[in-house]
Amino acid sequence: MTASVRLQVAVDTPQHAGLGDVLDYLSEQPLSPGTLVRVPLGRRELLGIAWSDGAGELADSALKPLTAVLGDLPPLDAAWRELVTFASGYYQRGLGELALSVLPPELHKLDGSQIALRLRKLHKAMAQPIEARPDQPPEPSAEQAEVLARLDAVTDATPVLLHGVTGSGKTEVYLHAAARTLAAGRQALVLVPEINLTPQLEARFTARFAGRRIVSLHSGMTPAQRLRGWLAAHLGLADLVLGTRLAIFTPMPRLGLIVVDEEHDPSYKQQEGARYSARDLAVYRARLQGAQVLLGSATPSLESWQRANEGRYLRLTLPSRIGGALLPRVRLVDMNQQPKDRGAGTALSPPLVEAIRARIARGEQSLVFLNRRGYAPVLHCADCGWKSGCPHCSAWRVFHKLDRTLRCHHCGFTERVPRACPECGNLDIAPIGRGTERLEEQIGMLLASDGGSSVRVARIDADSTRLKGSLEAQLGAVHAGEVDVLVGTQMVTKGHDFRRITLVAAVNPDSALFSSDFRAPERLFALLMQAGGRAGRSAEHAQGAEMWVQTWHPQHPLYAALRRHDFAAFAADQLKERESAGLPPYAHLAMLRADARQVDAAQAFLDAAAALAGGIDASGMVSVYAPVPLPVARVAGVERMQMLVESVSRPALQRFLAAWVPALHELRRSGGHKVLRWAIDVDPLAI
DNA sequence: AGCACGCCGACT
DNA sequence: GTCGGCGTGCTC
Repeated sequence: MTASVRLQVAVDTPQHAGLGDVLDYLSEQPLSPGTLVRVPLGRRELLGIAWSDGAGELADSALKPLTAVLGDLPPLDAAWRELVTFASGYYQRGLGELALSVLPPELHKLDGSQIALRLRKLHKAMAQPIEARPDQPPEPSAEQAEVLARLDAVTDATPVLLHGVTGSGKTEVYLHAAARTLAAGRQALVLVPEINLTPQLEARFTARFAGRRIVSLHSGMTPAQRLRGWLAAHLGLADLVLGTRLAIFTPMPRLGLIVVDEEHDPSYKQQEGARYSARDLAVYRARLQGAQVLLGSATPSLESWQRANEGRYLRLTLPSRIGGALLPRVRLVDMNQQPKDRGAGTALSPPLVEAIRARIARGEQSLVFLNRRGYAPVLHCADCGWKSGCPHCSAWRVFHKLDRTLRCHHCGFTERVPRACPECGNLDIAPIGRGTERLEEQIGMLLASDGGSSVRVARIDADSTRLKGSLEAQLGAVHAGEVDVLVGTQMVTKGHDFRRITLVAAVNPDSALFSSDFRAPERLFALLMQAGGRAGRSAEHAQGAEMWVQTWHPQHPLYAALRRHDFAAFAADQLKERESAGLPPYAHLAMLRADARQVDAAQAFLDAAAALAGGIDASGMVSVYAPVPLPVARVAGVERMQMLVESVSRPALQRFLAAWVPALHELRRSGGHKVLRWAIDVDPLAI
C-alpha cells in the first residue's frame, strides 16, 4: 500500500457555496505547486491546481483521491500563483474561482492524453524555422530618440508612462522596448483594449518581429486557438503575446516587458465576475516578475498621471506628430450664437455645414461624431404626453427608423413602431432628439447641393456593422474615397487610420460636462482627443485638419484645454477638483451592487450590509454611503441599487472589505434577503 | 454555481 | 405508465 499525502488544490468553488476555495485531496505523491490536476467535487470532476506540494502532510482520512495528474504540462509558476492570489484578495473573489476562470476554457475539458497530444503538436510546429524578413525600424525623430534613450536608461522597476498624442509614434517606442526585451531572451506581453479595433498595431508587431513567435490572445479566437497560444506562452515558446485584458493572466516564465496601449481605456476593467483592472494588474505583475511596464496613452488615466506627478512613474512625452504633421486645429462653435428654428438644420451649425462643404469640394472627407445610435432616443405624443418607455426597464425605447422599430438598448425588447399613440390614438407622434440615423438623414439634406450632385453620407455604428464583415466593407468604402461624410458613434474614433479625413466634428458632446459620474469629463476629453486624432493622419492633408466641437458652453475649461491640446492643463484642473472632493486618485472606492425583483429587497440588503459595516471598520477610516439606484434603475425587470464605500487609505479599505465580504455571504445565506445577486466592485470605473 | 434527487402534470 | 417541471441540498 502506497503512503499518500494531503494536497491542497484550488478548485472553482463559488465563494457563497460555503466551501473554502482550496480543498484537500489525497495524492499518491507530493506534487509541485502549480501542477494541474483533475479532482472529484460532489458528483462532478473538475480541473484543479495544486496549491501546496503536500509534502509532510500525511493523509489519514476519508479524503478523496485525485482523479488525475496532468503531469505533462509544466506547473504554473510561483509568479503566476502570486498574481492570482493578489488579484483574488484585492478584488474580493474566491482564489479557486479566479484561478480557474483565467485558464483557457478549453483546458477544462481535456484529459492528460489530450493535453499531451496538443503539447507534442505544438513543439513540432514551433520547431519549424520561420522564413521571414523583419521590417527594419525607421530612423527615429529627435523626440523619439530622446524618449528611447531615457527608456533604455531605466534600470529599476519604475513603471513608465508614455504620454504621446495620436500619431506621435508611441507604437515605435513599444516596438523598440519589445525588441530590447526579445534580444535579452525574455518575453513581451502587449495589451490592447480591443484587438479587432487595432489591426494596425498587430500588423506592425508581426512585420517588425517576423521570424519571432507571436501569439494573440483574445475572446474572439476559437477555444482551440486560445489554448494553443496560451500553451506556447506558458512553455516559453512564444516570444511575444498580444492580447486583450484577459491576457494579463497568461503564464510567461521569461516575462520581461508589459506594454499597456491606451492605458486609460475602460475596457481594461473587467465588468463582471472578478472585476479586475488589467492595467493595474500589469503594474503589479511587472514588479513581481522584474519586468518593465510601459503604459501608453494620448490621454492617460488621472490615476496614472498623478502617480507620474508624484514621481512613482517615469513620465516620457512625445509632444508632436511624426513628420511634422500638425495636430488638428480645434474650433468651438458657440451654439448660443447660432440661429434657432432651422428645422433639420439644428443638427449642424451653418459654419460647420460650410466647412464640410468646402472639404467635399476639395475631395476631402469629414467625420461627424455622435455617441447615440438609432434615429431618435424617444418617441413622444404631443396630445397625451405618452413616451416610448420600455415596459421592462426604466429607460426609453429608441426609435429606429430604418426597420420601423422601437428598441430598448438595455434589455433588447423590440416592437414595431406604432402608427398612432398607444395611449390616445393620436396619429401625430414625433421623435425627440437625434441619433446617428437621423443625423445621417439630416446631413444628407443639409448638404444636398442645389446643383444636384449628391453628397455621399455613410454611417458606421453598432447597427450598421451587425453583420460579420460589414465593418470592414464600410471602412473599405471610406478608404476608397466612396464617402464624403462619415457619421458614426464612438466606435469610429478608435484605431482606424482614415487617411483622407481632414475634418472631425462632435455634434453634441456637452452632456458629459454635467454628468453625475465624476469621471465623465475625463472620458469626454479622451474621446474628443481620440476623435480629433482621426483628422489629418496623412501629412499631405494634415495642415488644414480641423476638429469642430459644437457646444453651449464654449467657455468651459475642458474645451479651453482641448483647444490647446493641453492634456496637462486639463489633468491639473481635474486633479484639483478630485482632491478637494475627496475622489480618486486621492481616495479609494469600492461599490457594493445588489439586484432584486423588488426595489425594497435590494434596498434592505444594502441597508443590512451598511449596518454590518459599522461593526467591522475598526479604523474609522472607511465611509459607507447611502444606497442609491443606478442611473438606469430597472433593466429587464431587475431593480439595481448600489452603495459606495470610500477610504483615503487603500490598506484600510482592503482590510475592511476582507472582513465585510464574508459577512455579506453569510447575510445572504441566512438573512432571508431576496436579492437575486450582489457583487463588490473594487476601484469601480463608473459610479 | 452545477448537478443530483425528488415529488406532481401532459404525452407516446 | 413515463418525460420533465424546478424546489432543496450537497460538494474536501
